[in-house]
Amino acid sequence: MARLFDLNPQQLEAVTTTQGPVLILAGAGTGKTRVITMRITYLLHEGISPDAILAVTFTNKAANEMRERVGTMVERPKAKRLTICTFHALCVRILRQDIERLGYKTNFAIYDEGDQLGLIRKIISRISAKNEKLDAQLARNLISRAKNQHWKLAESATNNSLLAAVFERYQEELKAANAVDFDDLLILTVRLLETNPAVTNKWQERFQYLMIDEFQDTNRLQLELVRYLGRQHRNVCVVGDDDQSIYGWRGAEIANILEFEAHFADPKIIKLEQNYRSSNAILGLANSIIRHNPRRRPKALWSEKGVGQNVKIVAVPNDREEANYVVSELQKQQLEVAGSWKRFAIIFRMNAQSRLFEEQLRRLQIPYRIIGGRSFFERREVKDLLAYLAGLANPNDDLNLLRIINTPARGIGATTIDLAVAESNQAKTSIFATLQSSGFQELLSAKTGTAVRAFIELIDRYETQIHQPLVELASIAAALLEEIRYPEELRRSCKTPEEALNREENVRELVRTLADYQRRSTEGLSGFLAEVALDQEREEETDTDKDGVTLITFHAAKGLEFPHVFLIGLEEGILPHDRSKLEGNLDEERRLFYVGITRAMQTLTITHCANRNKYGGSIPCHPSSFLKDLDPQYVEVINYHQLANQPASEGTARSHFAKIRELLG
DNA sequence: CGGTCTATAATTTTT
DNA sequence: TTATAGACCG
Repeated sequence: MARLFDLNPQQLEAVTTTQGPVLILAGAGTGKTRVITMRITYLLHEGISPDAILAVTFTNKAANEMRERVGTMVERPKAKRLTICTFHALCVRILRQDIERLGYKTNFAIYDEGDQLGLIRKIISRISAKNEKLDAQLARNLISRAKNQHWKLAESATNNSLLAAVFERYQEELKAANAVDFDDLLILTVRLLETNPAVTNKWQERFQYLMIDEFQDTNRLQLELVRYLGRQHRNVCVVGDDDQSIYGWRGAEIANILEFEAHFADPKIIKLEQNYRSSNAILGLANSIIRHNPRRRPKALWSEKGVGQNVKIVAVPNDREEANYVVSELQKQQLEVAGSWKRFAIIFRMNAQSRLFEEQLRRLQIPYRIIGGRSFFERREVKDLLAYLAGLANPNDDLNLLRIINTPARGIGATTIDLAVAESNQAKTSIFATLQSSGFQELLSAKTGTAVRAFIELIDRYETQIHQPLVELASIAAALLEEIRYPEELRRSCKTPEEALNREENVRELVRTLADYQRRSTEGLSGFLAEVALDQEREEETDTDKDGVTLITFHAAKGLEFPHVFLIGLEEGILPHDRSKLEGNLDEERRLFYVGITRAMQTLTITHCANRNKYGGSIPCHPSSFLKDLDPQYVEVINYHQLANQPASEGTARSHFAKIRELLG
């Protein structure tokens, strides 16, 4: 453990306090990840078995990172036996063993948001009367919230009977399809532990040392899960920062970290306040803003670095000028330090704000990357193939069956499908079972009947194949795609040949992913589908080595750092957002601002507009009320008009320099 | 079924 | 302004 003396006293205490509950309040940039990984290493060094250690994160990215970093400090065989995963992956593991006690089969499918939405849409269209309307998206959100808060069906029924009916039906259909959604993973795991002491005991004995990252983001169920797992040994170490709790709207309970003592009595509380990221001007500013939140665990970040440059606050006339100013300022700074574009980030409250900045960056030919685009797995072609695979894994999964039944078109039209759905509802069987029944087939025309039988034969044949021992799933998938002439379908349905080619490549990519999966796992198709559902890697994150200015929301920026940061649109109504003010979440908005500020290492620039184009017209804007809370000692207010009146050519001249520089190599 | 038109709404999005 | 969802028609 040679590296222990690299740690500051608080970090050291956090690493070496292994027994009993521990709450590590890790401020932004205080070396949190390092502490967690060192702590795991230290536990192993103390002779704790790696099998007994569980580290839980929120994202797969965080889990992978942690695994990697521990891997550099611990011998491989030991490292491999550690459990480092997300809450949801942990739940899958627990449920795969014992979910039968709750009446599900162990090969349950996991529905992602798209699947949920599809199912809910289907249910709404089926059971709502003509005069009733219910937005599927809204229904999904309400159902999810209800599930997370342990609401009983009856309670939600008091408000909206259609919603309650949809909710009830939704749960029934999930169960019938042997499927669970993300919320169910947690709910069912907690229920399993609640009702089966033997199971609880098994896992309590297995994981004697728990570590939970980003504890401020845990919801009610996640806390309950931790309580069950940690009850026996009480070696529960949670790490987080209440000041960075920005997911309350999504069910995160900041109370979990604020009232940790209520769940695990007499914890050791350790505050990490020494920051290794930012200048003291930036930290001073951050401290001055977050101080205004009433409910928090008091702490103040400090650094051994110097004060650094003051933070610039710039008022600009309108949003176009804002983009103009920020991008030319950014270009200027880049030129001065001759660093890479990666060092810069533009952070905004709403994705819509990024557009003008994109345009401006493109105009000046500055590379950029936007974080938070569409997931690879949300693409139509990828969903199609996944639906086929899920349909083969379980033909009784109606949702996936409906997706593939006439894709590509094979003569089973809407009328036939409606009939099958109606029949299956009556007979209370799956759609696939309905299709197979001779009673149903008799209702069809000769032509349709043939099409239906061909479809059944196709599914049956491939279903048999994937269940053979030692099969190569990827080659079966490839054969299936070939047989249904999927590439032709893509070419037919795409506007341009390039698009078709691109989509085809996506499909191939998925097949390769499947092959990779089978090379490293024995879990088979349902394991693959679960992994895909739980790890919907966003595409832009795969090419991280590409240079470019980062355009990112305040939310997505949490956990990241950049030498030079621009926080844009700091206006009343944007940050804090009007909707949040309406809902009384001002504190969370302030934390969001705090998160943004603490991303910056060296320089920070904050802008706000006097006018902004919104919904067509130009409307006046006021500076965010947060700005007046900033400690003026660290602030430099820039007069934009003075800047603008300076030889307007400065920016232009700089870019000419840039060109010349480029020419010189 | 698929393309075009029109009405409507307008945060944030780890799994 | 703009994106998107549902309606509507060929």
